[in-house]
Amino acid sequence: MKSVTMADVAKRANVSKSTVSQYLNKRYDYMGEKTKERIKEAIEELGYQPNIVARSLKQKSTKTIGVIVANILHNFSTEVSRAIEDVCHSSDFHTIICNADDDPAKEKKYIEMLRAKQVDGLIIFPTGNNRELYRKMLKEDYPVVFIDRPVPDIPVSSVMLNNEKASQLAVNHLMENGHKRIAMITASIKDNVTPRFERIEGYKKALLANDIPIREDLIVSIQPEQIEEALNEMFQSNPPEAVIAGNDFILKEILKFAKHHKVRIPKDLSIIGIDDVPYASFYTPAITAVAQPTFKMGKTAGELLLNKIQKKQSTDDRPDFRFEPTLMVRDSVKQGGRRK
Amino acid sequence: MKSVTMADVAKRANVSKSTVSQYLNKRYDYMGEKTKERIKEAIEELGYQPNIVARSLKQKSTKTIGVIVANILHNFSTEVSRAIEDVCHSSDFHTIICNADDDPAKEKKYIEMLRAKQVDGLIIFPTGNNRELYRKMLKEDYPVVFIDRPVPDIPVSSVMLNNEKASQLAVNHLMENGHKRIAMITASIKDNVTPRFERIEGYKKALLANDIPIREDLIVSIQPEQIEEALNEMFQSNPPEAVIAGNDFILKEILKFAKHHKVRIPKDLSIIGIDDVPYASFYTPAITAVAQPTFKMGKTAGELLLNKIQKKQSTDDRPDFRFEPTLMVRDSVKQGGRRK
DNA sequence: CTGAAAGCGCTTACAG
DNA sequence: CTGAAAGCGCTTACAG
Repeated sequence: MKSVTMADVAKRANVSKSTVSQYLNKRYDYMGEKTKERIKEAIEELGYQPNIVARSLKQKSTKTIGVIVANILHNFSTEVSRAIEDVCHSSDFHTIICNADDDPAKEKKYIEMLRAKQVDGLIIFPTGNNRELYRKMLKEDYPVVFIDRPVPDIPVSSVMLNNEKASQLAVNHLMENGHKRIAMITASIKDNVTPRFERIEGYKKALLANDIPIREDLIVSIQPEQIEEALNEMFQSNPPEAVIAGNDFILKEILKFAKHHKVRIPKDLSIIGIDDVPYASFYTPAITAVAQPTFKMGKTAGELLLNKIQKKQSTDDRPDFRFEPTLMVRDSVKQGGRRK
Repeated sequence: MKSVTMADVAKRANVSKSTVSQYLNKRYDYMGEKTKERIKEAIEELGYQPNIVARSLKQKSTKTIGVIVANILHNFSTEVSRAIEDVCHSSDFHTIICNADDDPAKEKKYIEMLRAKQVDGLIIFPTGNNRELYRKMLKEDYPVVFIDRPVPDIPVSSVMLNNEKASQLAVNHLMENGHKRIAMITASIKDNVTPRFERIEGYKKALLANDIPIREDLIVSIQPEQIEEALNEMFQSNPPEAVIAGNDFILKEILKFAKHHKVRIPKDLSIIGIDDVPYASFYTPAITAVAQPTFKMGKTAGELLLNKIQKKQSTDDRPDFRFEPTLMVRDSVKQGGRRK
């Protein structure tokens, strides 16, 4: 694997390395036409490709950003990452995506790895348990943007969904169709992941606004593996008319449960998912869902980060960026007027 | 963003840069205990992180590989990528994933970008239209492994599914349940993507082996957007009893079609998908599918590449690596004995 | 208009 | 057991 370097090109074109470098960086200002021509030919003949590693070392910029998603298996993460990539691509930045797998230790490892690789900035779906590290990056003025979740006391704004509104949309739609006994199921809140709290909060507020008392036995926050059991219990003691799935994993578990226990949707149980899933429209029944504007959110996060990188300002004057959810009405909610 | 360099550590610990470097690379052979101790402290006090870019430049290895998937939206790509990442991770290699979006021009761009970034090797889901580039890499002895598809005349083995077998499993299962009029739908074969041909070939062979004549009007190869129309036509003139979906996109379109036209599955139409999809088990009906051993395939590709990188041998003595598919029997095929 | 020289932050024989 | 020096492949003032 012999590699052609700038020196080889320079020799062949009978110029100095400096001139080749100028050429590559399109600083043609004072360059003679024939010189350009010679360099161009030499590059082609030798099949020369510049070594970005060397350039980065000197320029102290890799034109690369890192994205650390909390869990790549969430649909939301994939879509947001795509949007970030698009934005970066059009500014000639590359993107490296890493998956923290909901594990703060992995998150830390990736942050360190990416920084060692000298990426110019980081977009993080924070697991929430690396506050020291975040603070250190801030102190060093390193460009960071959070997404999906806030990190209290760290003055970096986060690009997020209006989570309370998401639950409200779901509750209201269910109530308009006559449901009152509405269960809310989210992933475990032991992990301290804010959107889950906010979604539960929104659910509670929406119920209260409709004069429905809150029943704690209809609120379940639990790991996906335990959902089947929890639902079983709930259905035996106190079956809900409708259920809101706090995210795509939860939705999947509820659908599995319904299938195994022959619970008919929406006849026996209405369902609304928060997060739209790829199969929602062609599932039977098609799944009513509250969608996040994933593309806009990713785009915003990318733009924020690129701004910070270019302006070298790491603190935000603006508070969090909140985006509005949209209700996608489909067929998993039993239709009906407002019942008694 | 002041950065701490090795020189700073050396000064603080009162040793030379060389010694710090030895320390970092764990070449402790002759290092005094107190020296080690001093360096360790200096590193901690300064919060020093080595600059991998500088190291890579000198070592001519970035300990990073690139993966270029044909289309990240295929479930297969995501799962294979995860497996590759796992393998690389345990050998201390990093992975950069890029999405060619089924576009040879993008594929080319990413290959060049990744090579400029000095990745140590590449795993490619080849679009098939960059043969010159592949050949060039081979000539330069650059480590490459193909996956999912072969590239004729390029002596690099590819990690692939036994595609003919996949179709055979599907056809046989359908026939055992009494179906004879079996349609085969794949994505367009204009793109020259070999697995599609092989799957069609396997389908034909399996029919012939069962003494069923091949009817060209039951074989459709077309872009996903046009599937609805093609199915419409097929169902009006000549409705099949069963259909095999050539990949996950096609399956999705068939399911949408069935939903829109109130075609009941499996009562009116049996379906088998090639490629297992995440929602297969909890879809209604659960989707019978032919699964690829994605994890094993990704692992193999990763290991092959790491071997090449370490041994610096780029040509393969072995021909292609073929993996066997598995039939996942679920509920989308109408049950029945072998009918007349 | 172009070149010589220094330097980015590391690693690695080699000398002592 | 440790240090001085060269070098990886670029870029960038600066000189001419």
